[in-house]
Amino acid sequence: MLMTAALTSLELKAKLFRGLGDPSRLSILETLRRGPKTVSEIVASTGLSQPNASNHLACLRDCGLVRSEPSGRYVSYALSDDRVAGLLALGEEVLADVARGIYECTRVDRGAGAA
Amino acid sequence: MLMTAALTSLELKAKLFRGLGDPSRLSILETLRRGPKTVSEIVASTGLSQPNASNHLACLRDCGLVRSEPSGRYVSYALSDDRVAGLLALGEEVLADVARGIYECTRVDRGAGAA
DNA sequence: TTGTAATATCACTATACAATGATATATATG
DNA sequence: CATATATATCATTGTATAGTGATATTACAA
Repeated sequence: MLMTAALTSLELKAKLFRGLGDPSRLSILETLRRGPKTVSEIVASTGLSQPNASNHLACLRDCGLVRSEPSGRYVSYALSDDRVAGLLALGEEVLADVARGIYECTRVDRGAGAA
Repeated sequence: MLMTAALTSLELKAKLFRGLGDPSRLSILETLRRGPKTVSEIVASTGLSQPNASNHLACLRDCGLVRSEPSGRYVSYALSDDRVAGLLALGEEVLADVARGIYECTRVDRGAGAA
């Protein structure tokens, strides 16, 4: 994806799912599912380093999956929409049936061009 | 992700969404949403190269998002579950509201550690 | 069997991107 | 103002992985 030009609809959708496709970001989103949290609360709850959490939060916010609200020297983050939680829930449902397949999926680690 | 050990639940879920997080794979899934297709039909419909499509299909199949059925020298692929289409549809809904945010999200291209 | 079409795998390259440590910015408090 | 705390950005590195072209495999046909 060169991304210097406009994004196609497919690229947009891929980017949305990619926002959900990282364990650290999922960890943040799962935490936020229980309610809004400040960055430091998120750091404590996820175990991510502060810069790493901040970067992932910036990505999630820029992508519209969470929104942020400054309050004093804290910044509170929350899921931007109930349907984000819906995506997580539906993903869990699908996962319940295909978990074994994904578990055994080693291709993802060797790259799409690999064996 | 080192992946030599067992995958955590978060890693599993991330892998599921990552399967949905690539334009080429989404293109394949959208095509399959209109019904089962052989590899060559998928190649024709998506414009992907044959090896590239085959690799993505193998990944999607191993991850449980599609299933394959050989018939002669053709192999027919189909969505493995209605909820996979559900994820795509829900993603579209969310996208409808956050599209502008994702469109402007340049962070994803510069890496989580970048500005 | 020889050839041809359909699909899968291989070897390689280039790039996207997650993580880290150091540092900058901003808001408070004494 | 000076200091501390909360958050964001910078610069860098390592790795995952998407894409390609060549080749292997499998099934069918003549």
